[in-house]
Order: sequence, then C-alpha cells, then structure tokens
Amino acid sequence: MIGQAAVTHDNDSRIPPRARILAAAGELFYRHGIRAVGVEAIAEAAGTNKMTLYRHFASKDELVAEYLRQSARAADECWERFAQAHPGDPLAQLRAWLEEMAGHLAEPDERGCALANAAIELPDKDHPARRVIEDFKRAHRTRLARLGEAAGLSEPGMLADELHLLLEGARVMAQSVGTEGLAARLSHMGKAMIAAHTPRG
Amino acid sequence: MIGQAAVTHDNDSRIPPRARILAAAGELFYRHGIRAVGVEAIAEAAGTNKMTLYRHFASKDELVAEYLRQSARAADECWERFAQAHPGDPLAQLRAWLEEMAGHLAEPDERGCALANAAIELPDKDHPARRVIEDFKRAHRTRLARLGEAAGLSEPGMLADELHLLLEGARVMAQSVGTEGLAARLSHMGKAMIAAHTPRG
DNA sequence: CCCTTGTGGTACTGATCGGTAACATTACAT
DNA sequence: ATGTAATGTTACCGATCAGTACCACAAGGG
Repeated sequence: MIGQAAVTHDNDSRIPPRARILAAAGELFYRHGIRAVGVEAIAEAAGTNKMTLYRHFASKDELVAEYLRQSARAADECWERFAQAHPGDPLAQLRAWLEEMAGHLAEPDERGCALANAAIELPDKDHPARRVIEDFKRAHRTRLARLGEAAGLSEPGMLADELHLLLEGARVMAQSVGTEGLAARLSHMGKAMIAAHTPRG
Repeated sequence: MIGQAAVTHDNDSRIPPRARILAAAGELFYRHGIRAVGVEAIAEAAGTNKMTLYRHFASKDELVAEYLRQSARAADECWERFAQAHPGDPLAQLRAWLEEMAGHLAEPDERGCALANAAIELPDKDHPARRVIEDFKRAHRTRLARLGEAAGLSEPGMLADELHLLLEGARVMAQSVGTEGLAARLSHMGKAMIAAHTPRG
C-alpha cells in the first residue's frame, strides 16, 4: 500500500551491517524488483559482503520477508503521523492519507506498493513473504474500515474496500501508463467516495 | 487489463511449434511470473526444444513481448465479442465488460492482468515489453472513454480513468487479499461509477 | 533423384544464481 | 593483555540461466 522512500544510508559504518543490508535491499528490491536483484549486489550496495548478509538473514527469501515487514512498518508509522496531526478526527486522517498517496504518485521513482508488487512477483503460496503481504493488506483494510466507522460514515467496510481498490489501482496504473493527471484524479475520486458514504449530505 | 486463459494445447504436433511455444509461454509466464520461468521449461512444456524456440524468437525478451502482444490481442477479441453481443449499445458493452472482469476475479487461477504484472516485473524502460504494455493501456483507456462518450455519459475521459483504476486495483488486490466478495464489490462500484456519470437521473 | 527447409536432440558456452567453508581481521569488554 | 564475538575476504559449490554449435532426421517440391 505505502512504499517507503528507503533513504540509502548504505555504506555508513556507524550503522550496523544488518540495518545497512536492509536499507540497501529495500532500495534495490523496490527499484528493480525482487527477482532481479541478487544477494551479492545487495551486500555490495550495503558496503559489506555476502557472508555477513547470511549471518543476519537465513536466506534471500527471509531477507525479502524482512524487507516487506520493514515496508509495512513504514506504512504504519505514516498512519501514526496522520493520527498525531489530526487527533480525534478520523475523517481528516483519511483525507490526509489520500493526499499523501496522491503525492507519492507524482514522484518520479514511484513504483507502486512494495507489498503488492511482491505479491505479483512471488505467486508461490509457500513463500515466507506471502504471509507478510496478506497480514498487512488485511490490517490495512481493517484500519480503513475502523476510521470510516469512527468518522460516522455509512457502510465503512464497503468504503474501505473501495478506497483500498482505488489506491491499489492508481499505484499499479502509474507504472503502466504514467502519472500525468493521475494524482488529481485519485484525489477527486477518493473524495467522491467518502462523500458518497457521508450520511445526510 | 484482461488476462487470457491460455488454454494449453501444448504438445499437439498438428499445431506449428511457434504457436505451441507461445501458448506454453503464456501459461507459464502468467502463472509463475516472467522472471521465474526459463526458456528451457517453456520449450519443454511446448513439446519442443530450446533451439526451435530460438529459431522463432530472437531472445527471451522478444518472446515476452510477443506473449504480451498475444495477451493484448485476446483482450481486443473479448471487446469484439461484447460489440457483437450488444451492437450499437455502448453502455451494455461497458456493463458486459464489467461483469466479465468481475467473473474473472472469482476464478481460482486468477493472477491479474498479464500486462500490468509484466510492468511490475520489468521496470527497465528499455525492455521491448514496455512499449507493448504502454500502448495497450493507452488504447484501453481510449476505448473506455469512447464507449462512455458514445453512451452519452458525462466526462467520459474521467470515467475511463475511474473504471480503469477500479479494475486494475481489483485484479491486483485479488492477489494480495483473496477474492472473497471482491467480484460483487467490483460490480457494485462499477455500476455506481457509471451511474454517477449518467446525466439527468 | 536431390535439395532445401524446418525441426528435434544433444552438448556445450560463459555468466550468474543462492548459499557455504575456511580463515583473517577488527572491535570491544573484562 | 586476553578472550570473544562480529565482521571482512576469498574462494568455492552445485544449479540454473540465456543463448549457440553441430548434427541427424523428416517432409516436400522440383
């Protein structure tokens, strides 16, 4: 749902290797795709080597899962920012999220939701990443529904699905057809959806 | 946008090798992802060998591009069916498309839009598949817009984007959270969107 | 008959993949 | 200073990757 920037601290020996590896993996996985990036390239980008990588992660698959957990955590922190910026105002939090997402769409290195992309790249149901993906998506839908409910909107579950669908579609389409005008369109549609679920008005 | 079934004729020597290869590639690429499938596996699934494959396709990348062209062609044929089923009734064609897509969502082997998935798996702008993807998505948006316009709907361009977004999101989300109830939700939202663009009423 | 064309089969190249063994080195706490 | 844990380095493993060389075979047309 929400793709973190993954600011590349990379080769900074003040930061422990595990964090550097995770940061480098996040950057490379997100930009080039998971299957397109080898562990050697990750270790090198992290300013370390393959051995150290395998001392911190059991396998590439586990590193991928951890990368996605990190991405999910970034999204959670994003929501916490909205909660602090608009305490007790779930509608404003929803709107802030919409604007944040619309803003991401315009960024040149936008590559969609890291978790959704991983779901496409890793269809194998046994992959450790699948659990992370499904848990996060479910939690996110629940969060949207609860906010909608707290905001007094009608059919909050339905609204959650609608917004979820809308955002996912926008982020995927940004990779196929480009982003021109997409942010404005997304913002407009999201507001319309919320309005459609707003009682008496 | 529309993922073909890729009925596996596979190893039927009455069908020329090139078609068998393309069919096998379609099946394997769609199910497991492009990067996850090697050319050897494709040749074997097609009942032939790697040499014959490379006599018909210059490279794996070109085979991928042809696979996507085939997928786009299947979508076009799908639209032609709707046009023949509802001649002169663009609104019915739009609705038929919506129902068709909602139906696809429920299928167990649904893996989203082959072209959108490829866009995620192949972020390299130089890949020959990129052109196919972008051309198709643009054409599809144009088709939606023209149908909306022919149906006398307001803001057909906007409606096209909305439907496009909605469908793309649904097919991506089907891979992350499952498909339960998604088809009904998609159908409902699509109808609401069309209704919102229907003048006076 | 021959000759061409398409195909199948096998074996190969060089590169890269994920993952590991063995050893050297650093850092740090006691 | 000594011991211990984490890290770096190098070389390697077997497997697989995309792509090719070479040859055998079958069909079809003249």
